[in-house]
Amino acid sequence: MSLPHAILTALLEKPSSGLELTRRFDKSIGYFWSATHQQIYRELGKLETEGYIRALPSQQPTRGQKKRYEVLSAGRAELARWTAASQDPKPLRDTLLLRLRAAAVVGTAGIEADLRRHLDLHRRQLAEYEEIQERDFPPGKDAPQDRLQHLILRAGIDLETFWTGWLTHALEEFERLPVTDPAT
Amino acid sequence: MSLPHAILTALLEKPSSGLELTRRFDKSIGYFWSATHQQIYRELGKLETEGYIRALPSQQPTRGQKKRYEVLSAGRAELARWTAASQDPKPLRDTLLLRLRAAAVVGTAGIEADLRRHLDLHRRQLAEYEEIQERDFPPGKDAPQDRLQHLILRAGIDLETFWTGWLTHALEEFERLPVTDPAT
DNA sequence: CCCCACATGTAATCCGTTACATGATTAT
DNA sequence: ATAATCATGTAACGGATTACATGTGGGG
Repeated sequence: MSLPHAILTALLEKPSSGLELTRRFDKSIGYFWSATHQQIYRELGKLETEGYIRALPSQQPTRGQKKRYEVLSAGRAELARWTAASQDPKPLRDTLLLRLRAAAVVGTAGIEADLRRHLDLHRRQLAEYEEIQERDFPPGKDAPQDRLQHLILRAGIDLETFWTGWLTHALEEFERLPVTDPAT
Repeated sequence: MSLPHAILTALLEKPSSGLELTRRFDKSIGYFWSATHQQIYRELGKLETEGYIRALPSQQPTRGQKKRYEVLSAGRAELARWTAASQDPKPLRDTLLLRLRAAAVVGTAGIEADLRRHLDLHRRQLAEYEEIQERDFPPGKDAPQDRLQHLILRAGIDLETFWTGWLTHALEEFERLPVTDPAT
């Protein structure tokens, strides 16, 4: 599974405490792999007992005390192994498409407003990505070690572009469509 | 919390047995909401005790005997409620992007082959969707009640188009990129 | 001193996955 | 008869989600 490897990656980029990791999983890595603080603490515990990471030996106390973790060589090796290993893409799972399919049977009442809301959310996300692109990857000078990061960001941009485009199209369709409510 | 509603939708489209549902979850509905037969049987049991569906009273025996289910009015109402209710989009979770991010730290060795494999898989999926489009939605005549179904199919087509495009671009980048292996 | 934000955790539950089990039907 | 296949389930496990619990430090 992927959460431990997401954490190893984040810790290699920068040794951090649990809460710092949580913050970084709200953006950056979290853009394509999200996690809550409970998941993170549990996984940090596992990774430590497995010998993949260790707490930096500055403070060792129990609760309420900041603990920094760093990746050990076994952790780096495991991450490299996982990264190179072949993995099948997971089948799509999208609630909105499922709801449209259901709406074809029980009626479209109420769903259009949510389509608009989703369009707005995806537009915001797209704008956020494009800001990052302008800030971190100004046109012209692409350091080769940043190419991978830029590539990942483009996936996010292209994906949000797809969603905004499709949702816009969907709303146009809805305007030409009668609101059906076959059941009731 | 979407599987029960996916099943209700499938059963409204056509009353089915558990295994028939499983087959239909391998295509059609399964294109955006997949499920195994174990999930389906468990959920059918729940839906029945909750009074949302019932087994058609032709055969009632125990194991090995085909059982057909149909949706009751309470089930239809619940599906309509769920369809109209506002829902937030789930944050993206993509292993491939995560692996690229990890590769930026531990080296890109081995990942290019998997990018090619994914590109191939997405191309096949795209071709499958386009076949369905040509078969079920020939250009020119769009019955209004099919508009929603076509819209959903287009989401799949556009999504696979995004993936194939992005993966192609990614592989071009890789050809210009040295294979890094900073750790070892 | 008390409250609140910070920081780390525990517990309960649900969902998805994998493996296994069992009855019925059909083909050889 | 028996093997393969169809059909319906049970059991065990693990990850994700939600709610709750506990300790620490700083500001009013």
